Amino acid sequence: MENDQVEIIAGMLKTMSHPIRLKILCLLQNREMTVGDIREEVKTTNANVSQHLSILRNKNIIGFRKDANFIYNRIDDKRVLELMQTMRKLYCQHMDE
Amino acid sequence: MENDQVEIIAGMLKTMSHPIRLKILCLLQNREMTVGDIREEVKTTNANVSQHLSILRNKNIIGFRKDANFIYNRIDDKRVLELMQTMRKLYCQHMDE
DNA sequence: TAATTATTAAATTAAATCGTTAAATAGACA
DNA sequence: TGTCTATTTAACGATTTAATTTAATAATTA
Repeated sequence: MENDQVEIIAGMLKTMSHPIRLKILCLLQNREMTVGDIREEVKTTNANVSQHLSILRNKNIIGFRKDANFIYNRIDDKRVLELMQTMRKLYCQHMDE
Repeated sequence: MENDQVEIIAGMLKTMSHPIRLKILCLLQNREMTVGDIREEVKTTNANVSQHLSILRNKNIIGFRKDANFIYNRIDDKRVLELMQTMRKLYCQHMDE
């Protein structure tokens, strides 16, 4: 792993390492969700969710589509999806099935 | 992934997400190294390396053995090792082999 | 014992991050 | 048009994090 790659990966880990952002990524694993949907699960304000979503967007981890007033968010980065699967396998084995 | 697990995993990611700490984990993947050995690779001060090592120790990610003046550090957490392998596969494919 | 080397700990300062609040934008629909 | 609803943005203070410097500890060797 070269120095440039260390920097890139560290940045990605930092983005994922906030509990609210990690939870958002968990929620988006299987479905699209709006800001309001996420706010209900995460128990915080719309503004806070929106800020975290924009951080995830700036890193190209998630994308969105717009429909009327609503913005439906989804995970775009397949590597992040695979990483989350690995983490679930390593840290949540006993919860699966 | 439950809320408690989200917190635990986010904490682990946060610990790994500093470039110096991630680089240290890379270096320790295959061998033991002293603070001085690491300092030469990472290009910073001994004190800085020592601080980052103690953060990694407090999370039980790395362990050490003492021999004379030297402290040999190694990775203890197998899950972290597997996570690093996955990250290398996803983000450094073209560099392998 | 004194001098040297490796490591850790503590204190300081600077920078980054977070959540809250309030204001701003954008689209739906009456 | 005006008024909802959903979302975003900006500004603020509080907390956290990081690197540097300096002092302290521990083992080695002369």
